[in-house]
Amino acid sequence: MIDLRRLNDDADYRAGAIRKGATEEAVASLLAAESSRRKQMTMVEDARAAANAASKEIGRAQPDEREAKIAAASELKEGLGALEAELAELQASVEEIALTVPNPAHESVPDGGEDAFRIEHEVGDRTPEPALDHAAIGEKLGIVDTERAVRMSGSRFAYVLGDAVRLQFALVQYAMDKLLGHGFIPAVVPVLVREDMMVDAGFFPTDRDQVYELEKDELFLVGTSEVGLAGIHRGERLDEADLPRRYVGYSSCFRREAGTYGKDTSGLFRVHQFDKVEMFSYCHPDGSWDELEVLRTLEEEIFSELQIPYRVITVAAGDLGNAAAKKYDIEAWIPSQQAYREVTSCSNYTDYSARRMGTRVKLEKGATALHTLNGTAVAIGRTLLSIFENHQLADGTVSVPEVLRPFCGGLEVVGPTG
RNA sequence: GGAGAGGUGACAGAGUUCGGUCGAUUGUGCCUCCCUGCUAAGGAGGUGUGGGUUUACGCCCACCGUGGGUUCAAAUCCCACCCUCUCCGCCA
Repeated sequence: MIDLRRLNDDADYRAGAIRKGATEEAVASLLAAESSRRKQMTMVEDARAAANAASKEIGRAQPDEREAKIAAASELKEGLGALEAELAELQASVEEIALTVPNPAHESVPDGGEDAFRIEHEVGDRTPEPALDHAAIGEKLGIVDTERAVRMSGSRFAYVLGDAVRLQFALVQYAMDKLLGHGFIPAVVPVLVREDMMVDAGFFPTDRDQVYELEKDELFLVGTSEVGLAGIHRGERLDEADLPRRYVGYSSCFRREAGTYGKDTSGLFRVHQFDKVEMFSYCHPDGSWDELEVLRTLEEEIFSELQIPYRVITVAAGDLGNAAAKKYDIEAWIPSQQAYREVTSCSNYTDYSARRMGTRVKLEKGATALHTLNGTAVAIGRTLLSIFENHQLADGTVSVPEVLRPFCGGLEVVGPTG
């Protein structure tokens, strides 16, 4: 949730929200609502103070004075009730609008929409167009079976089989090892969470239609372990000395992919269920922009070491999610498409999610919302297919990147399944 | 899933019978000071969070698992939910 006080006081902050698509009117009406909420709150509190004082007197009063005093207190109480009802309304409307106002974009984020990203740099030589695309390789080697998965669960599901599974676990182990070396705490997180967590982590109400809901149990399947990692310190105050506190989460991720009919229909690129190794950092407010670079660098290292050509882009303001103030995407080169496609991303949420979660850092005087950042270490599906495409051999098998071999028993080539 | 017990400040642990001076006794821890070769022990004081308002001192509001309710007044009474523990059943 945005910082209402700052939204009122800081013109740059306001401008950043507008750049992300909040309208001037929405911001103005939010600020107006907040201002009347404050006024109403003062009135309610004064009225309550008077009522409290009257009640306390009853306790101290002689029995014969009580009745009169109770009558007086009752009267005060009535007036209070009306004021409180008004306050509740104002509060609800402030919250409703506030949740829809996005975290303002950082000044380094370019203006514009989906196509207005800024290319930071490209790494590696673009692999020429291969004989087979990743879906065809998967099918030919029997390591990705979407046909049978459709029978099981419908479109956009896949069985991962044989050497591809060995590669999957190698990727997980490789990424874990690397991140543990940087002080990340490994975590396997709940994938079913309550509605509150989705709101507080910054996904609801905006992305609600992308999320699977288990109505009977009032639980939601997370689209990323980020939710579980963001909620782990809910309501807590962390010591300054413990920051940054970094987690690496591993979980399955579930996405409805509503509104993507016809896009990326084959193979593993866009599926309803995939596994992901995710980085998450709790960070001192003064250090979050440096921390974002740390996450980006780690992501780049991973793709460099896997020897997959990629580029880094800064996502434009209008294409940022609600919570991100800045986001880098790493896009791997997909030779069958002769295009770069998103494989990981990392974002600085600044205090947007932490304020809602009530995760704060203790300072010398008081406490303040800390900053949270998240970044993909390895999205298994998309990384697997990037390997298939870029490391394809002439006979249709796939060479295993050197760095992964120690993690899959020395496997050098992904061959056909049984 | 069935039966029972319970959730109070950093921790331990009162208060809940009979609602009122309880934002909450006490102990430990922590901070400051005194005493003191050092340490320990001992003595004095202080020590929750969030919010509103104020130049400031301060004043006020809220919070005893969460959300409602009863009442002039709720940690205390009522309801729902969440969580923890014990026993039974089931299960990886």
